Amino acid sequence: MHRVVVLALHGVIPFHLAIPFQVFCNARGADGQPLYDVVVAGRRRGELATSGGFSIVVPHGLARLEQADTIVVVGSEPPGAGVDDRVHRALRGAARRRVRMLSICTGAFVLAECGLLDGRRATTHWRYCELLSERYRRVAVDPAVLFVDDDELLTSAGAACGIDLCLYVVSLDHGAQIANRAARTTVSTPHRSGGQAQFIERPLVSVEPHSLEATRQWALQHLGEPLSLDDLARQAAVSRRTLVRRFAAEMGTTPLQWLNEQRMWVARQLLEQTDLPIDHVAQHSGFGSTPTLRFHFRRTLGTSPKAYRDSFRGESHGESTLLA
DNA sequence: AGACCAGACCGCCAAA
DNA sequence: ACTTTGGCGGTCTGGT
Repeated sequence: MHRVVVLALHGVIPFHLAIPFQVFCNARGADGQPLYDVVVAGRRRGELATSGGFSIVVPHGLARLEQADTIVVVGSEPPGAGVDDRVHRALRGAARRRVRMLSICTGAFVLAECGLLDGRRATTHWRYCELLSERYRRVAVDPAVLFVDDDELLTSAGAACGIDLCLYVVSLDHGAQIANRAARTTVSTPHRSGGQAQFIERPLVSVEPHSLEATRQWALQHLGEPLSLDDLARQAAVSRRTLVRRFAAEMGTTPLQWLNEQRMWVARQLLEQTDLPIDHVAQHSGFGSTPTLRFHFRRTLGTSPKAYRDSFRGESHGESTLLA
């Protein structure tokens, strides 16, 4: 089983600590078996102060990181608290073994402090982006996204984005369907991808009369057909310009980005669950052609549709293929 | 793999 | 006076 070790340091934020457990423990195979073994480790075993003014008892020390397939560094207050030489060595050792590492919120400061983000793209909570980039000049901080996937180093913004990132990782390992199911169990949305803006000006669940919800539903039902801005604008009974603006305000994306994201979900599920030829998948998902489908797979998942399908066939659930 | 071109995106301004 | 919308056009993107 894939071993996830959650690293909690002094001042750990309890909410963030719960996230990887909630998501990875709810990721179950078709037979209901857990797919991840999740444990928490600290700088040493025993009592650990949280940012909430109470302490927890951590069952493992840093040695546990040596057995990890994935390490999740959760946020602490203040950012980067609790990093010392031992943490440094443990994380750098894991990095040398190319262990996959995730950070949630200010967890990015821990990775940066260990030099693991040098020359890489990364993100953190919007409030701390400036500080992260000032303190670690060699890190390319992107303040505008929910999470960043830079090979085996994945960093996420505020807490909710940590959920998105963990779900994304589940989808890399085990496909869209299992990630969707885990999302449903945790009662969160599986449809937020990394590229979205951290700021969404309107509330996430909008009940305002000029919400585009109906238009999005309509688009989802016609996803297999070519959909232009004009089509969507007509459906929403507004101009193209207004449609684009509303999309930005409500969703933090543009119409085309959103469409492509939805199409990716359809395509992934079709590849996972059916034997439809690739060009049929391209048609059904609305990408229209195989080259376009391939282009989007390459860009968002770094794989090809065929490799993606292959990695979900047979016994070996293929991180190897996906993350190579 | 690269170039080309339609269409998407977005800043700006005027109108409602 | 202030907010929201739509149109124009320059630039960028992504599909072929």
